[in-house]
Amino acid sequence: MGAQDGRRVTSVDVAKRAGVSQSAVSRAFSRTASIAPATREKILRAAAELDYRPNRIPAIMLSGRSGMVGVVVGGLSNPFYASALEHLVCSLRDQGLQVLLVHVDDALTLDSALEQLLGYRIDAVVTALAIGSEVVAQALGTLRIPVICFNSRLTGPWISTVSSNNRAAGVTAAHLLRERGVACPAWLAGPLRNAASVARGEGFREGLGALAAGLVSLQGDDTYESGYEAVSTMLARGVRPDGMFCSNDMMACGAIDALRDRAGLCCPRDVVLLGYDNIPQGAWRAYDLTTFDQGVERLVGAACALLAEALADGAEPVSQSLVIGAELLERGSTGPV
Amino acid sequence: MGAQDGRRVTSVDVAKRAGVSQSAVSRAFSRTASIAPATREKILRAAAELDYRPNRIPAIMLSGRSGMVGVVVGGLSNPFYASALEHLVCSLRDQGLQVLLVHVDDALTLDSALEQLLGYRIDAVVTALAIGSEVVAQALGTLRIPVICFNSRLTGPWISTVSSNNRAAGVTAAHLLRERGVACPAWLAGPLRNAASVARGEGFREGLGALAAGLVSLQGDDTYESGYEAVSTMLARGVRPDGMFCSNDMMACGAIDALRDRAGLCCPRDVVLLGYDNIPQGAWRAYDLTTFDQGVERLVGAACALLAEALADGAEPVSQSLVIGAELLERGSTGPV
DNA sequence: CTTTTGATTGCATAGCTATGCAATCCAGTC
DNA sequence: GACTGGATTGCATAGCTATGCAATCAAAAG
Repeated sequence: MGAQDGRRVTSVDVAKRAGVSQSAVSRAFSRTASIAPATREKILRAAAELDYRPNRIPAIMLSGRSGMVGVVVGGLSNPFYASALEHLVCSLRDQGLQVLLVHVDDALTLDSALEQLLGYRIDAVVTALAIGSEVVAQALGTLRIPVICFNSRLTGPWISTVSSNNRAAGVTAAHLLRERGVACPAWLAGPLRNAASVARGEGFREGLGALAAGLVSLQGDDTYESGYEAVSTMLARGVRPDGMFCSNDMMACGAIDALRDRAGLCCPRDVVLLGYDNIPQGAWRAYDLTTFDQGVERLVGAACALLAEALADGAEPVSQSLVIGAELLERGSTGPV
Repeated sequence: MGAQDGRRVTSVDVAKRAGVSQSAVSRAFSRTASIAPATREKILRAAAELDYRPNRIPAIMLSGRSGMVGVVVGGLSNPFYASALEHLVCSLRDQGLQVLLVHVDDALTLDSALEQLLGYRIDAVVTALAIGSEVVAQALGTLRIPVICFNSRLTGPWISTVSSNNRAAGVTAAHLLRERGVACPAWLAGPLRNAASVARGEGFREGLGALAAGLVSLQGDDTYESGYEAVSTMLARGVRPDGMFCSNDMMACGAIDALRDRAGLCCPRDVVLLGYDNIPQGAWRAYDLTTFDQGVERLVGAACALLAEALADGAEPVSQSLVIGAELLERGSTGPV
């Protein structure tokens, strides 16, 4: 076995043992290089005996490419983001890219975290942050590497975005409520800095048409608790909507629970309610939540395609925006299908 | 600004502009090195003008340490793991360690994924996999780097584990049910390969004492659906327990929904029920689930402490096992406190 | 047998920073 | 003014692999 002394096993060690040059070892582990099958086998055998593993670090120095992508997440407590991350990690691995993960609470953390990551010469950044300040855009722009954002309205020469068709979904939600005969609609918004939420609200208002005049607007922050709170407060003030669109599923679940707990209201009997994201919990029997499925696979697939394009040799700074249609997924909370 | 031609800005470029040597630039960015304040400032200014960022890659080659930790996850759809990951990423960053994330479906993926990661010279591996085969242990053992496992019974010269006090919690759960006067207890187990689940079951059985004779044993796979299914099947067979311990919260939620849907049974009125993990959804009003809080912060903190120790200079291969006590968190599903 | 061709292999080098060591410089001391 | 000591700086090098180029070799063609 290798590591007789403390030193790591290098390609030179393998070369010695196999009786070839160091370059031959390198070629034995390369898919493209030209090498005789017999030689390769001999080398691989020697490598196995020494427990040698090719070291990618020098290759990074030479090529300037690390094969690593910085992935910036916040709020993994939302199962939608957790799922998106899971898919993303798998897709990137299939492209031969590794994920350098960063968790971010605020813009400050982001700055220092990116600074750190850049030291590792990451090839790109993918972010699912629901953050969209100019400051962030600027920070991301100066990296001079491709940046892919989910559901963001950031723009810049290196920044591409993949978004759900938030506005159209909002319209669809409104139409569904009108079909169900809703007279007094409500809208439970996410935080203002969340561009996706804003777009959903705009679409919803637009789709409501005349009904928009009496729209009840509630403010949440994308968490279950905020949905529960907002609806509780509303009910306490005596407001009783009969239809409700929630900017995400977490808040929708909170809303359903508040409606039941605080006023004995049921979905869909008393309130026709729907959310957004299609988190697993929405399908749980206690909620049976109608929602919009963003199609995580398509979303992530699109992001990876953009990434591959942006990382192609000799590519210019790319800036694209893809919109992926979200699909209405009708369940019990909006009534029998 | 930098990057006049395609080349990246290097410390040599900064040195030229600041009129110093390359080593001075290196020292300006080092916390420990000796350098005159005026010189450092001059260099930092030049660096800022050129948009220079220190490159960690050569340092990795020299030191053999990358400052990256491979984190292996599976099943991020369980919010408990998502939360653990979030905490872990933050704690590691506070230690100056980066996270190279891998998602694993099966043992096969694990092997190839680890092979990949090793090329990046990761300093250690942290895994929250509920996988514990000998094969995996062997694979992890040959890496010759510290490995930290959560809730696993893997052992080996390089492997340390941090576990929740699963067995004791099982006993506590049993005692709680007996206090509540449960006559016919049930146990909803996770997959057999999940060592934590097995330990919880053993403790539960032990704590039940005489009651263990009539124990109803159900088999799930840690998902909501499996909990729902298992309980539905049980009810269909006419079995009606009045107390239930579920190996995790996801299954517990499924069990609660099945009890209500399929037999109109409520917790705690008809069934005294508790889970494990303290996922956010357990606190949702629809479930109000009594559970064991593993203390993610403490768990992750302990793991990071072990890691720091294992990565200390000149450390021998460490193999420790820490057990963190889980705390019973009583909510409505086991009756009024 | 000679020449040509293609395949395989080895040599030498680039890539960028951290650090030991030696050189230099400055201030303080006698 | 000479000397000591400490602080600062520069020089030179190690660290490991991928790859262009030249050399070599074997086989096929003439």
